[in-house]
Amino acid sequence: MKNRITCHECKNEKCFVKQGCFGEWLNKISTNKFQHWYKKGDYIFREGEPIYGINFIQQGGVKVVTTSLHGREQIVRLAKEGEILGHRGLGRTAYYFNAVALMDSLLCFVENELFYEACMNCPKFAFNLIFFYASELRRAELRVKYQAQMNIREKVAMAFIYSYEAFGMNPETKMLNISLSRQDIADIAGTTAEQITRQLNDFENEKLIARNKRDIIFLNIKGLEDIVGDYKIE
Amino acid sequence: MKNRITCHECKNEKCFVKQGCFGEWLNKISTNKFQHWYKKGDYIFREGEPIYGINFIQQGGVKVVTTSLHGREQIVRLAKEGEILGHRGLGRTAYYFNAVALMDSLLCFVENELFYEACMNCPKFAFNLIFFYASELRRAELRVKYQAQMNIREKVAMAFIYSYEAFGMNPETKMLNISLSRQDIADIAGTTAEQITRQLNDFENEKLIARNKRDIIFLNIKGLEDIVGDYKIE
DNA sequence: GAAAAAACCTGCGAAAATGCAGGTTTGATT
DNA sequence: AATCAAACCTGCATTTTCGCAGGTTTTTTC
Repeated sequence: MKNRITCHECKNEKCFVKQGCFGEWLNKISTNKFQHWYKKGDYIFREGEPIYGINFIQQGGVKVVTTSLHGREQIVRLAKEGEILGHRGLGRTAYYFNAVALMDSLLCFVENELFYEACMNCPKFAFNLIFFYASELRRAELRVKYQAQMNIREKVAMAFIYSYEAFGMNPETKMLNISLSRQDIADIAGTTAEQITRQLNDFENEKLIARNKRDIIFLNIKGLEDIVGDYKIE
Repeated sequence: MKNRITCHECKNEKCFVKQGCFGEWLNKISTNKFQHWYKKGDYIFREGEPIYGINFIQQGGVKVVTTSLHGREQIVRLAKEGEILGHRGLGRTAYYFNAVALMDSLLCFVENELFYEACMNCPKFAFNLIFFYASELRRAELRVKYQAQMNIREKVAMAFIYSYEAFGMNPETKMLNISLSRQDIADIAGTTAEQITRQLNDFENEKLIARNKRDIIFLNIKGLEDIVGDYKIE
Protein backbone atom coordinates (compact mmCIF):
# COMPACT_ATOMS: atom_id res chain seq x y z
CA MET A 1 0.00 0.00 0.00
CA LYS A 2 2.97 2.27 0.28
CA ASN A 3 4.31 4.12 -2.76
CA ARG A 4 0.68 4.53 -3.72
CA ILE A 5 0.10 5.56 -7.32
CA THR A 6 -3.28 7.09 -8.10
CA CYS A 7 -5.03 6.34 -11.36
CA HIS A 8 -4.55 9.98 -12.31
CA GLU A 9 -0.79 9.79 -11.89
CA CYS A 10 -0.54 6.38 -13.55
CA LYS A 11 1.29 6.32 -16.86
CA ASN A 12 -0.34 3.15 -18.23
CA GLU A 13 -2.63 4.89 -20.68
CA LYS A 14 -3.80 1.55 -22.07
CA CYS A 15 -5.07 0.34 -18.70
CA PHE A 16 -8.74 -0.64 -18.90
CA VAL A 17 -9.57 1.63 -16.03
CA LYS A 18 -8.07 4.72 -17.66
CA GLN A 19 -9.58 3.78 -21.00
CA GLY A 20 -13.11 3.14 -19.82
CA CYS A 21 -13.81 4.92 -16.53
CA PHE A 22 -14.12 8.66 -16.14
CA GLY A 23 -14.94 11.31 -13.56
CA GLU A 24 -16.63 9.94 -10.48
CA TRP A 25 -15.87 6.29 -11.33
CA LEU A 26 -12.21 6.84 -12.01
CA ASN A 27 -11.99 8.58 -8.64
CA LYS A 28 -13.81 5.74 -6.90
CA ILE A 29 -11.49 3.13 -8.31
CA SER A 30 -8.43 5.26 -7.69
CA THR A 31 -9.22 5.80 -4.02
CA ASN A 32 -10.55 2.31 -3.28
CA LYS A 33 -8.03 0.16 -5.10
CA PHE A 34 -5.34 -1.74 -3.21
CA GLN A 35 -1.75 -1.89 -4.32
CA HIS A 36 0.75 -4.61 -3.55
CA TRP A 37 4.30 -5.45 -4.54
CA TYR A 38 5.14 -9.01 -5.50
CA LYS A 39 8.72 -10.27 -5.67
CA LYS A 40 9.99 -12.32 -8.59
CA GLY A 41 8.68 -15.85 -8.15
CA ASP A 42 5.83 -14.86 -5.80
CA TYR A 43 2.41 -16.35 -6.46
CA ILE A 44 -0.19 -13.62 -7.06
CA PHE A 45 -2.96 -16.19 -6.87
CA ARG A 46 -3.25 -19.96 -6.98
CA GLU A 47 -5.73 -22.34 -8.47
CA GLY A 48 -8.61 -22.96 -6.08
CA GLU A 49 -8.21 -19.76 -4.07
CA PRO A 50 -11.31 -17.58 -3.68
CA ILE A 51 -11.67 -14.61 -5.99
CA TYR A 52 -12.28 -11.33 -4.20
CA GLY A 53 -11.58 -9.02 -7.09
CA ILE A 54 -9.52 -8.35 -10.15
CA ASN A 55 -5.92 -7.23 -10.71
CA PHE A 56 -4.31 -4.69 -13.02
CA ILE A 57 -0.55 -4.76 -13.54
CA GLN A 58 0.92 -1.35 -12.77
CA GLN A 59 4.54 -2.43 -13.26
CA GLY A 60 6.23 -5.73 -13.96
CA GLY A 61 5.45 -9.01 -15.68
CA VAL A 62 3.43 -12.09 -14.83
CA LYS A 63 2.94 -15.61 -16.14
CA VAL A 64 -0.39 -17.40 -15.88
CA VAL A 65 0.28 -21.10 -15.60
CA THR A 66 -1.66 -24.34 -15.18
CA THR A 67 -0.91 -26.62 -12.27
CA SER A 68 1.78 -29.16 -12.96
CA LEU A 69 0.86 -32.60 -14.30
CA HIS A 70 3.26 -35.45 -15.06
CA GLY A 71 5.92 -32.88 -14.22
CA ARG A 72 4.79 -30.48 -16.91
CA GLU A 73 3.16 -27.09 -16.69
CA GLN A 74 1.67 -24.95 -19.41
CA ILE A 75 2.08 -21.20 -19.57
CA VAL A 76 -1.28 -19.91 -20.67
CA ARG A 77 -0.44 -16.24 -20.89
CA LEU A 78 2.29 -13.68 -20.37
CA ALA A 79 1.13 -10.26 -19.18
CA LYS A 80 2.89 -6.99 -18.51
CA GLU A 81 2.17 -3.49 -17.19
CA GLY A 82 -1.17 -2.02 -18.16
CA GLU A 83 -2.81 -5.43 -18.55
CA ILE A 84 -5.62 -7.04 -16.62
CA LEU A 85 -5.08 -10.19 -14.58
CA GLY A 86 -7.61 -12.65 -13.19
CA HIS A 87 -10.37 -11.96 -15.70
CA ARG A 88 -10.86 -15.66 -16.42
CA GLY A 89 -12.45 -16.02 -13.02
CA LEU A 90 -15.24 -13.53 -13.61
CA GLY A 91 -18.55 -14.93 -12.43
CA ARG A 92 -16.66 -17.65 -10.57
CA THR A 93 -15.70 -18.00 -6.96
CA ALA A 94 -12.29 -19.68 -7.30
CA TYR A 95 -9.29 -19.25 -9.58
CA TYR A 96 -8.60 -21.82 -12.27
CA PHE A 97 -4.96 -21.04 -12.91
CA ASN A 98 -1.90 -19.80 -11.06
CA ALA A 99 -0.31 -16.39 -11.57
CA VAL A 100 3.38 -15.96 -10.78
CA ALA A 101 5.46 -12.78 -10.94
CA LEU A 102 8.29 -13.07 -13.49
CA MET A 103 9.94 -9.95 -12.05
CA ASP A 104 9.21 -7.64 -9.14
CA SER A 105 5.71 -6.34 -9.93
CA LEU A 106 3.25 -3.81 -8.58
CA LEU A 107 -0.41 -4.78 -8.91
CA CYS A 108 -3.57 -2.74 -8.45
CA PHE A 109 -6.44 -4.72 -6.99
CA VAL A 110 -10.13 -3.79 -7.34
CA GLU A 111 -12.74 -5.64 -5.31
CA ASN A 112 -15.56 -7.50 -7.03
CA GLU A 113 -18.41 -5.16 -6.06
CA LEU A 114 -16.64 -2.02 -7.19
CA PHE A 115 -15.61 -3.74 -10.40
CA TYR A 116 -19.15 -4.89 -11.12
CA GLU A 117 -20.57 -1.45 -10.40
CA ALA A 118 -18.01 0.11 -12.72
CA CYS A 119 -19.07 -2.35 -15.43
CA MET A 120 -22.69 -1.38 -14.95
CA ASN A 121 -22.08 2.35 -14.86
CA CYS A 122 -19.32 2.78 -17.40
CA PRO A 123 -20.60 1.27 -20.65
CA LYS A 124 -17.27 1.89 -22.33
CA PHE A 125 -15.53 -0.07 -19.60
CA ALA A 126 -17.84 -3.05 -20.07
CA PHE A 127 -17.58 -2.81 -23.82
CA ASN A 128 -13.82 -2.68 -23.87
CA LEU A 129 -13.86 -5.68 -21.62
CA ILE A 130 -16.06 -7.63 -24.02
CA PHE A 131 -13.81 -6.75 -26.93
CA PHE A 132 -10.80 -7.78 -24.92
CA TYR A 133 -12.36 -11.14 -24.11
CA ALA A 134 -13.24 -11.72 -27.74
CA SER A 135 -9.65 -11.01 -28.71
CA GLU A 136 -8.21 -13.24 -25.98
CA LEU A 137 -10.57 -16.04 -26.93
CA ARG A 138 -9.52 -15.86 -30.55
CA ARG A 139 -5.87 -15.97 -29.60
CA ALA A 140 -6.37 -18.86 -27.21
CA GLU A 141 -8.18 -20.87 -29.86
CA LEU A 142 -5.41 -20.19 -32.33
CA ARG A 143 -3.00 -21.53 -29.77
CA VAL A 144 -5.04 -24.72 -29.55
CA LYS A 145 -4.39 -25.15 -33.25
CA TYR A 146 -0.70 -24.36 -32.87
CA GLN A 147 -0.26 -26.93 -30.15
CA ALA A 148 -2.13 -29.51 -32.19
CA GLN A 149 -0.38 -28.97 -35.52
CA MET A 150 3.01 -27.34 -35.15
CA ASN A 151 6.23 -29.33 -34.93
CA ILE A 152 8.82 -28.56 -32.28
CA ARG A 153 10.78 -26.15 -34.42
CA GLU A 154 7.67 -24.11 -35.13
CA LYS A 155 6.48 -24.25 -31.53
CA VAL A 156 9.79 -22.95 -30.22
CA ALA A 157 9.94 -20.19 -32.82
CA MET A 158 6.42 -19.22 -31.82
CA ALA A 159 7.34 -19.21 -28.14
CA PHE A 160 10.08 -16.69 -28.85
CA ILE A 161 7.80 -14.55 -30.98
CA TYR A 162 5.19 -14.64 -28.25
CA SER A 163 7.71 -13.67 -25.58
CA TYR A 164 8.97 -10.88 -27.78
CA GLU A 165 5.47 -9.55 -28.39
CA ALA A 166 4.58 -9.78 -24.73
CA PHE A 167 7.66 -8.07 -23.30
CA GLY A 168 9.64 -6.56 -26.15
CA MET A 169 13.40 -6.25 -26.33
CA ASN A 170 16.00 -3.74 -25.29
CA PRO A 171 16.52 -1.66 -28.47
CA GLU A 172 20.29 -1.48 -27.96
CA THR A 173 21.27 -4.92 -26.75
CA LYS A 174 18.35 -6.60 -28.54
CA MET A 175 17.89 -8.74 -25.46
CA LEU A 176 14.46 -9.98 -24.45
CA ASN A 177 13.11 -7.67 -21.76
CA ILE A 178 12.56 -10.50 -19.33
CA SER A 179 14.45 -13.42 -17.95
CA LEU A 180 12.86 -16.73 -18.89
CA SER A 181 14.37 -20.08 -17.99
CA ARG A 182 14.58 -22.89 -20.55
CA GLN A 183 11.77 -24.52 -18.63
CA ASP A 184 9.64 -21.36 -18.88
CA ILE A 185 10.14 -21.29 -22.63
CA ALA A 186 9.34 -24.99 -22.79
CA ASP A 187 6.14 -24.35 -20.85
CA ILE A 188 5.13 -21.72 -23.39
CA ALA A 189 6.07 -23.86 -26.39
CA GLY A 190 4.48 -27.00 -25.00
CA THR A 191 7.58 -29.18 -24.99
CA THR A 192 10.57 -29.99 -22.79
CA ALA A 193 13.54 -27.91 -21.72
CA GLU A 194 15.91 -30.21 -23.64
CA GLN A 195 14.14 -29.44 -26.88
CA ILE A 196 14.48 -25.73 -26.25
CA THR A 197 18.23 -26.11 -25.93
CA ARG A 198 18.43 -28.12 -29.14
CA GLN A 199 16.35 -25.60 -31.06
CA LEU A 200 18.41 -22.75 -29.66
CA ASN A 201 21.45 -24.42 -31.20
CA ASP A 202 19.72 -24.56 -34.55
CA PHE A 203 18.49 -20.96 -34.36
CA GLU A 204 21.95 -19.82 -33.33
CA ASN A 205 23.52 -21.61 -36.29
CA GLU A 206 20.97 -19.94 -38.54
CA LYS A 207 21.82 -16.52 -37.05
CA LEU A 208 18.26 -15.97 -35.91
CA ILE A 209 19.12 -15.73 -32.24
CA ALA A 210 22.27 -15.37 -30.16
CA ARG A 211 22.92 -16.25 -26.55
CA ASN A 212 24.70 -14.28 -23.87
CA LYS A 213 24.89 -16.41 -20.77
CA ARG A 214 21.23 -17.19 -20.27
CA ASP A 215 19.85 -14.22 -22.09
CA ILE A 216 18.26 -14.41 -25.51
CA ILE A 217 19.35 -11.93 -28.19
CA PHE A 218 17.10 -11.45 -31.19
CA LEU A 219 19.12 -11.18 -34.38
CA ASN A 220 16.37 -11.76 -36.92
CA ILE A 221 12.76 -11.70 -35.79
CA LYS A 222 11.51 -11.77 -39.36
CA GLY A 223 13.36 -15.06 -39.76
CA LEU A 224 11.52 -16.51 -36.78
CA GLU A 225 8.23 -15.32 -38.17
CA ASP A 226 9.02 -17.00 -41.46
CA ILE A 227 9.36 -20.34 -39.66
CA VAL A 228 5.76 -20.12 -38.53
CA GLY A 229 4.76 -18.18 -41.62
CA ASP A 230 2.04 -20.58 -42.72
CA TYR A 231 0.21 -20.03 -39.48
CA LYS A 232 -1.83 -16.96 -38.75
CA ILE A 233 -0.13 -14.60 -36.33
CA GLU A 234 -2.14 -11.73 -35.00
CA MET B 1 -37.22 -16.41 -43.32
CA LYS B 2 -40.19 -18.77 -43.60
CA ASN B 3 -41.21 -20.91 -40.62
CA ARG B 4 -40.42 -17.85 -38.53
CA ILE B 5 -40.10 -18.56 -34.82
CA THR B 6 -40.47 -15.56 -32.53
CA CYS B 7 -38.35 -15.26 -29.41
CA HIS B 8 -41.54 -15.65 -27.36
CA GLU B 9 -42.39 -18.97 -28.96
CA CYS B 10 -38.78 -20.21 -28.87
CA LYS B 11 -38.14 -23.15 -26.56
CA ASN B 12 -34.42 -22.50 -26.05
CA GLU B 13 -34.72 -21.11 -22.56
CA LYS B 14 -30.94 -20.94 -22.21
CA CYS B 15 -30.56 -18.63 -25.20
CA PHE B 16 -28.72 -15.44 -24.27
CA VAL B 17 -31.52 -13.34 -25.67
CA LYS B 18 -34.20 -14.99 -23.56
CA GLN B 19 -31.96 -14.95 -20.51
CA GLY B 20 -30.91 -11.33 -20.70
CA CYS B 21 -33.41 -9.27 -22.69
CA PHE B 22 -36.88 -8.42 -21.53
CA GLY B 23 -39.92 -6.40 -22.55
CA GLU B 24 -39.24 -3.84 -25.22
CA TRP B 25 -35.78 -5.26 -26.10
CA LEU B 26 -36.94 -8.84 -26.42
CA ASN B 27 -39.62 -7.58 -28.79
CA LYS B 28 -37.13 -5.57 -30.80
CA ILE B 29 -34.83 -8.53 -31.28
CA SER B 30 -37.69 -10.87 -31.97
CA THR B 31 -39.12 -8.71 -34.72
CA ASN B 32 -35.84 -7.60 -36.27
CA LYS B 33 -33.87 -10.84 -36.27
CA PHE B 34 -33.36 -12.81 -39.45
CA GLN B 35 -33.71 -16.56 -39.68
CA HIS B 36 -32.03 -18.86 -42.13
CA TRP B 37 -31.82 -22.61 -42.68
CA TYR B 38 -28.44 -24.15 -43.43
CA LYS B 39 -28.09 -27.65 -44.86
CA LYS B 40 -25.58 -30.14 -43.46
CA GLY B 41 -22.17 -29.16 -44.78
CA ASP B 42 -23.11 -25.54 -45.56
CA TYR B 43 -20.75 -22.80 -44.48
CA ILE B 44 -22.45 -20.32 -42.15
CA PHE B 45 -19.48 -17.99 -42.40
CA ARG B 46 -15.91 -18.19 -43.61
CA GLU B 47 -12.65 -16.72 -42.45
CA GLY B 48 -12.16 -13.25 -43.86
CA GLU B 49 -15.82 -12.49 -44.55
CA PRO B 50 -17.20 -9.27 -43.10
CA ILE B 51 -19.16 -9.48 -39.86
CA TYR B 52 -22.58 -7.86 -40.02
CA GLY B 53 -23.98 -9.33 -36.84
CA ILE B 54 -24.13 -12.31 -34.55
CA ASN B 55 -25.86 -15.72 -34.77
CA PHE B 56 -27.86 -17.77 -32.31
CA ILE B 57 -28.51 -21.44 -33.05
CA GLN B 58 -32.25 -22.11 -32.90
CA GLN B 59 -31.96 -25.75 -34.00
CA GLY B 60 -29.11 -27.95 -35.15
CA GLY B 61 -25.38 -28.24 -34.64
CA VAL B 62 -22.33 -26.41 -35.89
CA LYS B 63 -18.57 -26.84 -35.91
CA VAL B 64 -16.20 -23.87 -35.76
CA VAL B 65 -13.05 -24.79 -37.59
CA THR B 66 -9.74 -23.22 -38.56
CA THR B 67 -8.71 -23.08 -42.17
CA SER B 68 -6.79 -26.09 -43.35
CA LEU B 69 -3.01 -26.13 -43.18
CA HIS B 70 -0.71 -28.94 -44.34
CA GLY B 71 -3.95 -30.81 -44.92
CA ARG B 72 -5.06 -30.48 -41.32
CA GLU B 73 -7.87 -28.51 -39.75
CA GLN B 74 -8.64 -27.92 -36.10
CA ILE B 75 -12.15 -27.93 -34.71
CA VAL B 76 -12.19 -25.11 -32.23
CA ARG B 77 -15.70 -25.56 -30.93
CA LEU B 78 -18.89 -27.60 -31.27
CA ALA B 79 -22.12 -25.71 -30.69
CA LYS B 80 -25.77 -26.72 -30.60
CA GLU B 81 -29.21 -25.17 -30.24
CA GLY B 82 -29.47 -22.29 -27.79
CA GLU B 83 -25.84 -21.30 -28.22
CA ILE B 84 -24.27 -18.17 -29.63
CA LEU B 85 -22.12 -18.26 -32.76
CA GLY B 86 -19.70 -15.68 -34.08
CA HIS B 87 -18.91 -13.97 -30.78
CA ARG B 88 -15.16 -14.24 -31.38
CA GLY B 89 -15.53 -11.53 -33.99
CA LEU B 90 -16.94 -8.89 -31.70
CA GLY B 91 -15.27 -5.58 -32.23
CA ARG B 92 -13.77 -6.91 -35.45
CA THR B 93 -14.77 -6.50 -39.02
CA ALA B 94 -13.92 -9.94 -40.41
CA TYR B 95 -14.34 -13.51 -39.21
CA TYR B 96 -11.29 -15.43 -38.02
CA PHE B 97 -12.70 -18.95 -38.30
CA ASN B 98 -15.12 -20.95 -40.41
CA ALA B 99 -18.47 -22.22 -39.18
CA VAL B 100 -19.99 -25.27 -40.86
CA ALA B 101 -23.37 -26.90 -40.18
CA LEU B 102 -22.98 -30.48 -38.94
CA MET B 103 -26.69 -31.12 -39.53
CA ASP B 104 -29.55 -29.10 -40.98
CA SER B 105 -29.67 -26.03 -38.74
CA LEU B 106 -31.84 -22.97 -38.22
CA LEU B 107 -29.96 -19.83 -37.17
CA CYS B 108 -31.24 -16.52 -35.81
CA PHE B 109 -29.18 -13.54 -36.93
CA VAL B 110 -29.07 -10.18 -35.13
CA GLU B 111 -27.35 -7.23 -36.76
CA ASN B 112 -24.45 -5.47 -35.09
CA GLU B 113 -26.23 -2.23 -34.18
CA LEU B 114 -29.19 -3.93 -32.57
CA PHE B 115 -26.87 -6.27 -30.74
CA TYR B 116 -24.75 -3.40 -29.42
CA GLU B 117 -27.83 -1.46 -28.34
CA ALA B 118 -29.14 -4.49 -26.52
CA CYS B 119 -25.78 -4.81 -24.74
CA MET B 120 -25.98 -1.18 -23.67
CA ASN B 121 -29.60 -1.30 -22.56
CA CYS B 122 -29.86 -4.77 -21.03
CA PRO B 123 -27.14 -4.97 -18.37
CA LYS B 124 -27.99 -8.58 -17.69
CA PHE B 125 -27.43 -9.37 -21.34
CA ALA B 126 -23.99 -7.76 -21.32
CA PHE B 127 -23.13 -9.36 -18.04
CA ASN B 128 -24.11 -12.84 -19.10
CA LEU B 129 -22.04 -12.30 -22.18
CA ILE B 130 -18.98 -11.36 -20.14
CA PHE B 131 -19.42 -14.43 -17.95
CA PHE B 132 -19.80 -16.58 -21.03
CA TYR B 133 -16.60 -15.21 -22.51
CA ALA B 134 -14.74 -15.82 -19.27
CA SER B 135 -15.93 -19.41 -19.28
CA GLU B 136 -15.07 -19.97 -22.95
CA LEU B 137 -11.64 -18.45 -22.43
CA ARG B 138 -10.95 -20.75 -19.53
CA ARG B 139 -11.99 -23.79 -21.53
CA ALA B 140 -9.94 -22.75 -24.54
CA GLU B 141 -6.86 -22.28 -22.40
CA LEU B 142 -7.35 -25.68 -20.83
CA ARG B 143 -7.49 -27.11 -24.34
CA VAL B 144 -4.15 -25.49 -25.09
CA LYS B 145 -2.77 -27.50 -22.20
CA TYR B 146 -4.49 -30.68 -23.38
CA GLN B 147 -3.05 -30.36 -26.87
CA ALA B 148 0.39 -29.70 -25.45
CA GLN B 149 0.50 -32.48 -22.89
CA MET B 150 -1.93 -35.30 -23.63
CA ASN B 151 -0.92 -38.40 -25.54
CA ILE B 152 -3.05 -39.71 -28.38
CA ARG B 153 -5.08 -42.05 -26.22
CA GLU B 154 -6.01 -39.22 -23.89
CA LYS B 155 -6.71 -36.79 -26.72
CA VAL B 156 -9.09 -39.21 -28.42
CA ALA B 157 -10.87 -40.01 -25.16
CA MET B 158 -11.22 -36.28 -24.59
CA ALA B 159 -12.59 -35.77 -28.10
CA PHE B 160 -15.36 -38.29 -27.39
CA ILE B 161 -16.13 -36.74 -24.03
CA TYR B 162 -16.27 -33.32 -25.64
CA SER B 163 -18.59 -34.55 -28.41
CA TYR B 164 -20.78 -36.22 -25.84
CA GLU B 165 -20.99 -33.08 -23.73
CA ALA B 166 -21.70 -30.92 -26.76
CA PHE B 167 -24.44 -33.02 -28.31
CA GLY B 168 -25.41 -35.76 -25.86
CA MET B 169 -26.53 -39.27 -26.75
CA ASN B 170 -29.78 -41.00 -27.55
CA PRO B 171 -30.83 -42.42 -24.17
CA GLU B 172 -32.07 -45.69 -25.69
CA THR B 173 -29.47 -46.53 -28.32
CA LYS B 174 -26.67 -44.67 -26.48
CA MET B 175 -25.57 -43.37 -29.84
CA LEU B 176 -23.91 -39.96 -30.12
CA ASN B 177 -26.55 -37.44 -31.22
CA ILE B 178 -24.54 -36.35 -34.21
CA SER B 179 -22.72 -37.90 -37.09
CA LEU B 180 -19.00 -37.15 -37.01
CA SER B 181 -16.53 -38.57 -39.51
CA ARG B 182 -13.21 -40.02 -38.37
CA GLN B 183 -11.64 -36.89 -39.78
CA ASP B 184 -13.98 -34.68 -37.73
CA ILE B 185 -13.00 -36.54 -34.57
CA ALA B 186 -9.34 -36.26 -35.55
CA ASP B 187 -9.81 -32.52 -36.02
CA ILE B 188 -11.21 -32.25 -32.51
CA ALA B 189 -8.54 -34.46 -30.96
CA GLY B 190 -5.71 -32.82 -32.84
CA THR B 191 -4.42 -35.91 -34.63
CA THR B 192 -5.02 -37.96 -37.78
CA ALA B 193 -7.96 -40.07 -38.87
CA GLU B 194 -5.81 -43.21 -38.74
CA GLN B 195 -5.12 -42.69 -35.07
CA ILE B 196 -8.82 -42.37 -34.39
CA THR B 197 -9.44 -45.75 -35.96
CA ARG B 198 -6.66 -47.33 -33.94
CA GLN B 199 -7.91 -45.86 -30.68
CA LEU B 200 -11.46 -46.92 -31.50
CA ASN B 201 -10.17 -50.48 -31.69
CA ASP B 202 -8.60 -50.16 -28.27
CA PHE B 203 -11.68 -48.55 -26.74
CA GLU B 204 -13.87 -51.25 -28.28
CA ASN B 205 -11.68 -53.99 -26.82
CA GLU B 206 -11.93 -52.29 -23.45
CA LYS B 207 -15.73 -52.14 -23.75
CA LEU B 208 -15.75 -48.36 -23.44
CA ILE B 209 -17.31 -47.78 -26.84
CA ALA B 210 -19.03 -49.88 -29.50
CA ARG B 211 -19.47 -49.25 -33.20
CA ASN B 212 -22.52 -49.71 -35.36
CA LYS B 213 -21.54 -48.96 -38.92
CA ARG B 214 -20.12 -45.47 -38.56
CA ASP B 215 -21.98 -44.55 -35.41
CA ILE B 216 -20.36 -44.37 -32.00
CA ILE B 217 -22.11 -46.07 -29.06
CA PHE B 218 -21.12 -45.04 -25.56
CA LEU B 219 -20.88 -48.07 -23.27
CA ASN B 220 -18.90 -46.54 -20.42
CA ILE B 221 -18.44 -42.80 -20.28
CA LYS B 222 -17.00 -42.98 -16.79
CA GLY B 223 -14.28 -45.19 -18.25
CA LEU B 224 -13.42 -42.54 -20.82
CA GLU B 225 -13.31 -39.89 -18.13
CA ASP B 226 -10.93 -42.06 -16.12
CA ILE B 227 -8.50 -42.05 -19.05
CA VAL B 228 -8.19 -38.27 -18.84
CA GLY B 229 -8.77 -38.32 -15.09
CA ASP B 230 -5.60 -36.46 -14.18
CA TYR B 231 -6.69 -33.52 -16.26
CA LYS B 232 -9.27 -31.04 -15.14
CA ILE B 233 -12.58 -31.47 -16.92
CA GLU B 234 -15.10 -28.77 -16.47
C1' DG C 1 36.06 -15.64 -3.59
C1' DA C 2 35.13 -20.49 -2.55
C1' DA C 3 31.62 -23.82 -2.19
C1' DA C 4 27.16 -25.33 -3.20
C1' DA C 5 23.09 -25.32 -5.81
C1' DA C 6 20.65 -24.56 -9.75
C1' DA C 7 20.28 -24.31 -14.50
C1' DC C 8 21.90 -25.71 -18.81
C1' DC C 9 23.88 -28.69 -22.59
C1' DT C 10 24.34 -33.00 -25.30
C1' DG C 11 24.54 -37.82 -26.90
C1' DC C 12 21.92 -41.74 -27.33
C1' DG C 13 18.43 -45.32 -27.02
C1' DA C 14 13.44 -45.82 -26.43
C1' DA C 15 8.86 -44.62 -27.30
C1' DA C 16 5.32 -42.38 -29.69
C1' DA C 17 3.17 -40.66 -33.58
C1' DT C 18 2.85 -40.21 -38.47
C1' DG C 19 2.01 -41.24 -43.34
C1' DC C 20 1.54 -44.30 -47.02
C1' DA C 21 -0.51 -47.97 -49.56
C1' DG C 22 -3.65 -51.32 -50.43
C1' DG C 23 -7.72 -53.62 -49.11
C1' DT C 24 -12.60 -53.38 -47.14
C1' DT C 25 -16.97 -51.50 -45.88
C1' DT C 26 -20.60 -48.21 -46.31
C1' DG C 27 -23.73 -45.00 -48.44
C1' DA C 28 -25.53 -42.71 -52.55
C1' DT C 29 -27.08 -42.90 -57.23
C1' DT C 30 -29.40 -44.73 -60.97
C1' DA D 1 -29.96 -54.53 -57.35
C1' DA D 2 -25.68 -53.02 -59.52
C1' DT D 3 -22.24 -49.52 -59.69
C1' DC D 4 -19.40 -46.02 -57.99
C1' DA D 5 -17.33 -42.90 -54.79
C1' DA D 6 -16.31 -41.90 -50.33
C1' DA D 7 -15.09 -43.21 -45.96
C1' DC D 8 -12.85 -46.46 -43.19
C1' DC D 9 -9.43 -49.99 -41.56
C1' DT D 10 -4.71 -51.91 -40.92
C1' DG D 11 0.20 -53.26 -41.32
C1' DC D 12 4.59 -51.40 -41.66
C1' DA D 13 8.54 -48.36 -42.30
C1' DT D 14 9.92 -43.77 -41.20
C1' DT D 15 10.19 -39.76 -38.66
C1' DT D 16 9.71 -37.17 -34.70
C1' DT D 17 9.85 -36.46 -30.00
C1' DC D 18 11.04 -37.76 -25.46
C1' DG D 19 13.69 -38.66 -21.31
C1' DC D 20 17.61 -40.13 -18.98
C1' DA D 21 22.33 -39.59 -17.52
C1' DG D 22 26.46 -37.42 -17.03
C1' DG D 23 29.11 -33.45 -17.73
C1' DT D 24 29.43 -28.22 -17.94
C1' DT D 25 28.32 -23.52 -16.97
C1' DT D 26 26.12 -20.02 -14.34
C1' DT D 27 24.21 -18.14 -10.22
C1' DT D 28 23.61 -17.90 -5.36
C1' DT D 29 25.09 -18.19 -0.66
C1' DC D 30 28.09 -17.70 2.99
